[in-house]
Amino acid sequence: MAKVRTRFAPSPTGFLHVGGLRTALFAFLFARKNNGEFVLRIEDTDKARTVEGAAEGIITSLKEFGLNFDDGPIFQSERLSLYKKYAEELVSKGDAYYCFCTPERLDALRKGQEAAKHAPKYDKHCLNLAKDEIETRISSGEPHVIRLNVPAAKTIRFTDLVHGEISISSNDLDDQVLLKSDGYPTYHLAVVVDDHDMNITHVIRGEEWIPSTPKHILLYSAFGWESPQHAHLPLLLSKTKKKLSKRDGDVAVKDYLEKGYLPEAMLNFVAFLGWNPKTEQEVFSLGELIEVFGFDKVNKSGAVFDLDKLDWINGLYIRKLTIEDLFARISRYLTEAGIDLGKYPQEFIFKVLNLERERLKKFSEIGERVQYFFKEPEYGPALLIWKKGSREGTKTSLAKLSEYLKSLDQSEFNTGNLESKIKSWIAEDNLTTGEVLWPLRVALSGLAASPGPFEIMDAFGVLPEGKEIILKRIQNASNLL
RNA sequence: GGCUCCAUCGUCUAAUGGUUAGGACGCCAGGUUUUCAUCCUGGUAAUAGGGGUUCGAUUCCCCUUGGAGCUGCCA
Repeated sequence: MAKVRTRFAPSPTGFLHVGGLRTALFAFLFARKNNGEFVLRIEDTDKARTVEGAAEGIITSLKEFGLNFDDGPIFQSERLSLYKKYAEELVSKGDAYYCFCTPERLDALRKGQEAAKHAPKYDKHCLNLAKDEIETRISSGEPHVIRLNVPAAKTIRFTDLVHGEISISSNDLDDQVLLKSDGYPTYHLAVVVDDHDMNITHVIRGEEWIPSTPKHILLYSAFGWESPQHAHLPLLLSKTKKKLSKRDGDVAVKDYLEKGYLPEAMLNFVAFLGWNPKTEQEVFSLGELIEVFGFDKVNKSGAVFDLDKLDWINGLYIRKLTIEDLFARISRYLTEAGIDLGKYPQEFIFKVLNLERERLKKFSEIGERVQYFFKEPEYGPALLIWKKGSREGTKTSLAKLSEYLKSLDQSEFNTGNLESKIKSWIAEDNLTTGEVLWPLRVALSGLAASPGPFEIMDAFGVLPEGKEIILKRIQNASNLL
């Protein structure tokens, strides 16, 4: 049994797409699971669509996810002579032929067929050109391509690892261009030559390739090569159930990473699109995924890319991070929000992060959320009054509270027992927790929803001027009333 | 239009001939709480339709319907 080799073969036309990430992940998992190798190949055979720097971007993204390849990247544009050689070999065997038809002729042909409600297909116009005519036309520099000579009325079958038996009649196949007039191969030639040349045992790609797989099968047999196994993955769909594309908003993984989705969370999420472990476990590390992955657990039908679930799982991962790790990953978002981290003790930042992390779905939300720790909040007086409280009551309880807090030493604020102290003080003074705690919390955060007042005070407590800040904010609140 | 693939809650999915059709996200309600979030409890919600095969179909077969993909000298 040959060593398992899978590959991820994106074309460098843009950033790595979430669908590409899923495909790469599955190819990676299958290789690792079988102690095989994972290869990266860049399919840059379309000069017009190739984007400068895209290949590097894709490689960077793959590395950020820990999807390390064992071989490559191999660039198809550097292997042009190989494809030409093989295309010519096919011509000499009669499995392919030169074609000199102009784009105009092809266009007219296609239009005519469409008008007649026929499937557009090349009419083999150039199939039987005389050998010397071909030679003269080529040597005179006439543009030409090499086309696959699809045999008539043959049923082509292959067994897909996820879909099972698939068969198509060769009558429905077009005489596909193999080598373009610019000397570059088309996908169809390049993929077959390379997968063979690189000893790829399992071709793992999106379902959109099913219709062209029979052409590839034909090529393998024309070359006399053994075909690799195929696994066509279900498509990733937008909410409208269409194939996910750039039009559907964010599809570049880079954008998700930018917003503060964790690579681990994205991988975990994307793994469950079209695959599941058949257990109720939902959280998997990359290593665990390798353990349990298999094509027998891959679904046939497309999967909608559901942001709600991504948010949920990302939040889960954020809550599981150690505080040091969280800080390391999130600090740039804090800085971007204008917070000068150098001005604050690390302990303070850690406490702030610990308080807000459980409300976070993604890192990019942090700046907005923690502002009140770094500058005095602005809010209206109405917010200060608890739903069961009154303006006067709020004012007096704030005043009493202020007096009480003044009596405490700065060191009391982060001992962890401020809560029980204040609560017993509230009880002694015949106040209710709501009419004290609500305005206190609002005075500190300026928000209708925030962490509790004790937690906020606990964080401020590590600052030398913590007590001052707290009293100042209570005073500000009082002034509003 | 032709070809191919697909079809369980709104979404991701489990159940490969016998289950009250299970879980997760979302949503709703309750609990905890000064609020939000977290957390816990509960609820809502699905086998597209019709024929077969079978003692018995989500499951196997056929048809219909629906959806999607492909149909380029793009990948």
